[in-house]
Amino acid sequence: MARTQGSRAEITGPLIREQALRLFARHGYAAVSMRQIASAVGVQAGALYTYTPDKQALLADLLSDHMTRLLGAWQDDPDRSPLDRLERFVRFHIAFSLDHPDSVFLSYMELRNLSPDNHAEIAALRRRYEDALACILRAGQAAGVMTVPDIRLTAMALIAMLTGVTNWYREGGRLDRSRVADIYWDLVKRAVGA
Amino acid sequence: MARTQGSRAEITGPLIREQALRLFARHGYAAVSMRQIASAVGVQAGALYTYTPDKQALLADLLSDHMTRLLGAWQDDPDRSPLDRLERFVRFHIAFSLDHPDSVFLSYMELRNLSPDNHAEIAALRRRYEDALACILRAGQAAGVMTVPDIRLTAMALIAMLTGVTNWYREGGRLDRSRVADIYWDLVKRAVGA
DNA sequence: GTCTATATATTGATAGAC
DNA sequence: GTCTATCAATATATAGAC
Repeated sequence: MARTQGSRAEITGPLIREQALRLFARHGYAAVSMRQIASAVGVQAGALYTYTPDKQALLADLLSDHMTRLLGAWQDDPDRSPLDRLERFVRFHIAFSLDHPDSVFLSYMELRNLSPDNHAEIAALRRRYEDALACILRAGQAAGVMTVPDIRLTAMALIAMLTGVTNWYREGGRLDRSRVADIYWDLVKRAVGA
Repeated sequence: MARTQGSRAEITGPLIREQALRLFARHGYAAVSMRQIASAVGVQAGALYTYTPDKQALLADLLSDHMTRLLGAWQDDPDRSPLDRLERFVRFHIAFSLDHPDSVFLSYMELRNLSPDNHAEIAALRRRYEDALACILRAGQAAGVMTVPDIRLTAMALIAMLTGVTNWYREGGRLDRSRVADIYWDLVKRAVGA
């Protein structure tokens, strides 16, 4: 198929998603216009509709992709000790959150702007991620190396605590990533009575 | 002064703030129009501008009031033991958050939509609240009843964890408020090595 | 695939009657 | 204090040229 003049499909698609993510995270979904996204990409507004049926689908795709990548990146190993698994979860969650701060922010900021169907899909993925942590806590409790009064609440509490790192962490600040992870792991370890 | 026909200033003002808070929290600041707010209040859009110079000032007032009320409601007592003070902080923060879920949600969701001046004001109030907790942790550390590797990080981590309760708590659910507070206090107590 | 041009709706905010 | 009417700007989305 002949190349159309000015066509750059290979890079425009990803670029739209990248810029939309950045702008949505910074200003909020409703506050960002399709023209702003197009301008950041370097095309006209009409060109966006070659890649997405509408604005809402663009948001839904970004959130869905984030949760899918998050779940795909987490590799648990039930053969390790519960404490080992928990430490790996803590360090993984912090690293992933700091690597994708815009996605993390968007993923629990803009759920309300999703249609019911899209919302249900994202909520289910989120729940699966909580389950991954709950599973470790349950194993630790069973093995007698953790004391967790309520598995479900503790899983949500710990995830909220760890995700909060994106609110204040700045590259080149007082603490580097590995030191931050050490401190969070220290807090988590004791919180679960280990 | 004579009463103007249809005038209900005593209730319209508070009602505007109440409905704006509810709508902003539910759909996001940018997604809510002045007409929607007016409609929820039961007046026409033009009438709102008797009470606020513009939409941005309405948001800034809501956030500023929330932080001021939060700081005003928290009563520390340096004469008590650090552990007592920490327990009171935990229970206070959970109760206040569950009493004002919309304000809590808005307060760390819509900071980005504030003008620089308004943003600086709210951020300073927020910092004062973190200081209130940091102060307790420092006292506990000094008294040897807590082990806190990093006071500032721990204060932010604990507040993030506690605030997260608004994301999942539902009245009439599996756990009641006092049981929820008990569990969070258990987590916090151990996290700080007490 | 991208552009220009445009249809259609909605926005924040203001003016003036009552 | 509230209403109606309205302005000017901006929104999403589409049609058709290239």
